[in-house]
Amino acid sequence: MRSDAAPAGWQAIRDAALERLRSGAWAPGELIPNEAELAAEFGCARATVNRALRDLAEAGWLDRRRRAGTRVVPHPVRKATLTIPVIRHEVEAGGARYSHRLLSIARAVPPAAVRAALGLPCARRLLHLVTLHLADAVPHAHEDRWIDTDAVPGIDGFDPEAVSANEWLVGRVPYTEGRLVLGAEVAAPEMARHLGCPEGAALLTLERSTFLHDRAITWVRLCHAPGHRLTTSF
Amino acid sequence: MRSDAAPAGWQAIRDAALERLRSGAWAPGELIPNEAELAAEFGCARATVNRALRDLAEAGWLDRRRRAGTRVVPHPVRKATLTIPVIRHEVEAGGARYSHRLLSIARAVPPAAVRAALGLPCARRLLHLVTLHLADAVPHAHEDRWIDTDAVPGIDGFDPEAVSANEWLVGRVPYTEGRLVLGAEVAAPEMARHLGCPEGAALLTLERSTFLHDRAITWVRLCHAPGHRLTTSF
DNA sequence: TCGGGAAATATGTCTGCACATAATCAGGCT
DNA sequence: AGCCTGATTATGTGCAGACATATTTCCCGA
Repeated sequence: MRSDAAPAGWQAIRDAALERLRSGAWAPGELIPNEAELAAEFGCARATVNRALRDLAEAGWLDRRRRAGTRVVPHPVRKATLTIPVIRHEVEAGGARYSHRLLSIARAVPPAAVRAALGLPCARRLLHLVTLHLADAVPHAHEDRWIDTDAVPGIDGFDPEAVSANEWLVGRVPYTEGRLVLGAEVAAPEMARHLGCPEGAALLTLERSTFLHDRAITWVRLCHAPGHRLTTSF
Repeated sequence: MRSDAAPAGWQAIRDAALERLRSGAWAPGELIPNEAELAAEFGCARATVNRALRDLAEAGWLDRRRRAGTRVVPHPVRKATLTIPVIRHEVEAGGARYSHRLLSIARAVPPAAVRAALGLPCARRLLHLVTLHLADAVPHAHEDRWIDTDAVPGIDGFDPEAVSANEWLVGRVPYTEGRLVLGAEVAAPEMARHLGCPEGAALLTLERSTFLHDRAITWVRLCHAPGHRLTTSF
């Protein structure tokens, strides 16, 4: 009961090529026939072959270079796409009711680690928010966020009690670049109290920095409650 | 010192559209002009607009449907792509010398959790490998892997002492689907001994199941040494 | 022998056109 | 009102041809 009975068009060509890649007919590191030859073989226009091969290149199977031709990447490093969630959606998708609690709000100079992540040369004062996200009143994640309010027009209309910074910023504040760092940390006493978990539990952490044209916007660190898992398919 | 001075062609149109999205000229949830109109506005062929908008749709900005037109997605859920590393490359990219040590090899019936992840209905015996990956002789990650040897032709020629299962399987064994689960766990005594870290340290774990047409191939769980971080850009 | 520059070549992209496909809309029937 | 059906319309895809661009290759001169 597969959804694709028999893809036609460029997808059919992509699938045929994929089959050769998987079977080893086109071996890793080797050059594959050029677009014109494949177009002749499959009886279609070169543009159609181009579309198919471009898709495989995006998926990480092929390396294409002008003049040099298309070769199979030696070690097919596959890519998984991780969707960056709005926490409220993540919680609600799990069937729970979302809420959040503002733990603290202040203006301060961020620690060196945060300044480094944001590429801030000087010690400016940023808005610092600490929020706890809850799923059915059970702690879900702890959010530690620094915002450069100068980079966020309309910040005055933001009420952190009413809507979480996570949600307010997403969709409202444009950004061009971001970095995501995943790690693990041990629950310190205070964190354990907030998350309602034993001290020393292992927490999945997610740090995100976002920029608009090299201009730092915000840095956020999410500490998820123990047992939380991030899942993707590829 | 940006690499792109002024992208021309379909990328210019994509950038122009992106600017409208970011500025809010095309508001979330709204319908944007159709391809023909945009082509007229930008003075190019419809196919060129199509290419640009398709790119934005892939990036998660737009939702395009036949007849219904193209609308801005309400909550721009952005995607980060995580490249799945071959551990040796990961280590060598860090400037360290890679090596690995086979801790155990056996045939056994996997625990229920593994069977569930692989969707194995019955209790078959699989090949079980436990490997320690080292960077400059310092423990880097602990790998616990189960392989369905029936699904891997040529497994007889595999010498787990010479080359790690991680590397041998990648590039040699085709697969169509995979699942990736990220989590965190506390270092148990034995794990701490292997990784040379204190008991109770927080470890970033990565579980991967791979399939070929719904046929389970392998399940692997990597436990990274404390402090390890996974980084991506988006 | 060692550059340096010209020619060759594979992919990248654009255009204009055509038809396919899906979703919506409007009209007509019960 | 409710439902079915056919027209409409925006996107999806295909084709042929053309030119752009990046690299490699090769040949020639110093």
